[in-house]
This record gives sequence, structure tokens and C-alpha cells, in this order.
Amino acid sequence: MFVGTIKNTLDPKGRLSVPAHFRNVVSHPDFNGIYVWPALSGEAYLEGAGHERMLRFETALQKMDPFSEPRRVLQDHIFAAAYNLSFDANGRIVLPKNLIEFLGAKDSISFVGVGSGFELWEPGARNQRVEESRAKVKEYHGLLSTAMAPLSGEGL
Amino acid sequence: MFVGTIKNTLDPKGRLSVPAHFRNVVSHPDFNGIYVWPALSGEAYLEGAGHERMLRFETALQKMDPFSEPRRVLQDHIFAAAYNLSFDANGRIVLPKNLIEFLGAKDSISFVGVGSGFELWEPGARNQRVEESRAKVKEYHGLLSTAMAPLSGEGL
DNA sequence: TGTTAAGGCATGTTATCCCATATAAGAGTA
DNA sequence: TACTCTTATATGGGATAACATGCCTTAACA
Repeated sequence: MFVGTIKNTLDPKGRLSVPAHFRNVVSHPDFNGIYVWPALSGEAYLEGAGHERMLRFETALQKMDPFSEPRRVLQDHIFAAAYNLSFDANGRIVLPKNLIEFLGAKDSISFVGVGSGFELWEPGARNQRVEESRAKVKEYHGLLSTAMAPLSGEGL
Repeated sequence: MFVGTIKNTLDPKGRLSVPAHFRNVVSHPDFNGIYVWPALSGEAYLEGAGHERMLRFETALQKMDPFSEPRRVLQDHIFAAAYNLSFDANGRIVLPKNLIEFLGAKDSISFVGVGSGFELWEPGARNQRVEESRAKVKEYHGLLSTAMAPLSGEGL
């Protein structure tokens, strides 16, 4: 499970250490690296996943009608827009220049764990988002109890 | 179930023994440790959970609309703000410096069981909270009977 | 042959492991 | 009950390994 927020340095060559914890989670014999693509929400961050989760996306899409609009749209925005970035011997990836520009990043990137996947942000933009969320937590806290209640008798 | 209040020593390296009782409760084959994050209430304590409860959070959030504000806000405050802290051979975790500062702790931490989860407090702040609650406990005791009444004929 | 990307190596820092000791809790015995 | 032995737990210090990151070399390509 992806958890936590880690800010790492982006060097002049576009290289970036992936936090060790994230590397462990994505670890897979068939592909030693991560996949990233611009967020489907349209905001300026990247979504990320390991090989296993990509396979699950693939399986899910294959169950959809091949020529349906939903399938096409999702294919275009996940697989077609994704980059597969391999780790080097030290656990680094090279983030393509166009993605760095897309993020508006200069010399660092924040990795953000969100449970089943993770996100890459320009640290300033990330802080702004966190501030926005902070203001609203209390408002939505109750929803969590509601959402969890059906899962077990224990509630929250 | 997490029960009781245990104060343990925080050493100069930030190491902290997790009470044995809590370790037994969170015990899980996939992750030998705990997750902690700043309380959603905004107060200066950490909420804590074991792996199983985090999985339930994950499942609950995945059922919510991916781009809805409530989901985003809860994700930001639980998964993105959380730390996964593994036990060492002696059942200790290392509490990150920024969390120690957040709590205002110096050389000890109180673990507080609250049923399905637990909390980490700076012991002084915890005592203050308990004092505040003491005055009101009689006032609210009746609510408990009311809440339990539908569950069984035995009452409290 | 110049330019860029990729791989290997070296460093400082931080976290993790390992062992020793201290404290407390419990079991068993007289 | 009093005592001792044993086990579980908590804490302290030092050695070791892992990690993030900068530098340097080698390979690929135009």
C-alpha cells in the first residue's frame, strides 16, 4: 500500500530517486520500474502505478466493449498517455522533459501515496492542495464512518 | 481492541517502544508495524492503526467517486499524510522528527487506546484533555445507555 | 566528433540492525 | 505468604547497511 509524502531531488538530467518504500511496493519480476501519466482529473500532477496495477487496468478495460467510447477514452488517457520508467541501479528514473514541464517542476518532486496508487507533484502545488484539503477535513470526516460501516460490524 | 493508556520513553534517536498489547492487536502477516497520521480533528495528536484497518480505509475510499472532493480530502489526510512505521526486533518504531515536533513531545509519548484504533499524544497534552473530559463525563454518560439500548435488552 | 543519454562509482547522511542491560510480570516451589 | 527462577517487555549504546544524490566515465546517436 502506498503511503506518505516524500520530496526528492530532480537533478539537471531529469533523474529522480523513487522512494525506497514505493520501489518495494511496485516490485515485480516482469518490470522493474513505474508507469506514470497525467492525472485524469486534468490537474497538474501525474498518476503512478506499478506493473501489477497496470495489468489490472488492462484486464478491466478488456472486459469493456472494444469500440465503446468509455473504453476508447480510458485507453487514450491511461495506456496511450503513459510512460514506463525503469529504475537504474540506484532506484532512479529519468522523468521526460515534457512531463517536468507539465508539472511545472524545477529541482524537486513530491511522491504522494494514496493507497492503491501514487502521485507525482511539483512540491509547491502539492502544498497548496494540502492546505485546501486541511480546511475541509472536518466537513467530510463523517463520510468516512459511513463509508466504512458496510464493510464490517466494527464501524470506524 | 485497543484499550488503555501507556506512556513510553522517546529516546534521542526518536525511537519508541510500542506497548506489547498494541503490537498484538495490529499484528498482520503483510506488515509488521503501525500507520500514524495527524488527527483529522486538527488537534495535536496522531491517529494510529494497523495494516488491517488501513486496508479497510482503502476499500472504503475506492468506493467513493475518484474525483469527488470528499474522497480527495480524505485521501490527502489519511494516506498522503500517513507514515508507515515498522517495528524493529524489540517492538520499537522510529517516530519522524516532524511528527515529534507536531506533537510537541520531548522524551515520552502516551499511547491511548480508543477501541478500533489508537492515538499518540504528548503526555502533558493528554492529561489536559483527560481533565477537561472528566468534568463532562457524568453529563454524557446517559447517552451511552441510549445508544446501546437497541442492541440488547440488557442495557448498559 | 560533438552532443546527449545511460551506466557505474563515491560520498554523506540517515535509518536499521544487533547486542547488552534494566525493569517488570508471572510461574512454580517451599 | 515469601522466595526464587523464568520469561516478556522496555531502553540504551554502538556497529552496520541502506538510501539519496553528486560526480565521473562510458556508450549511443546524429
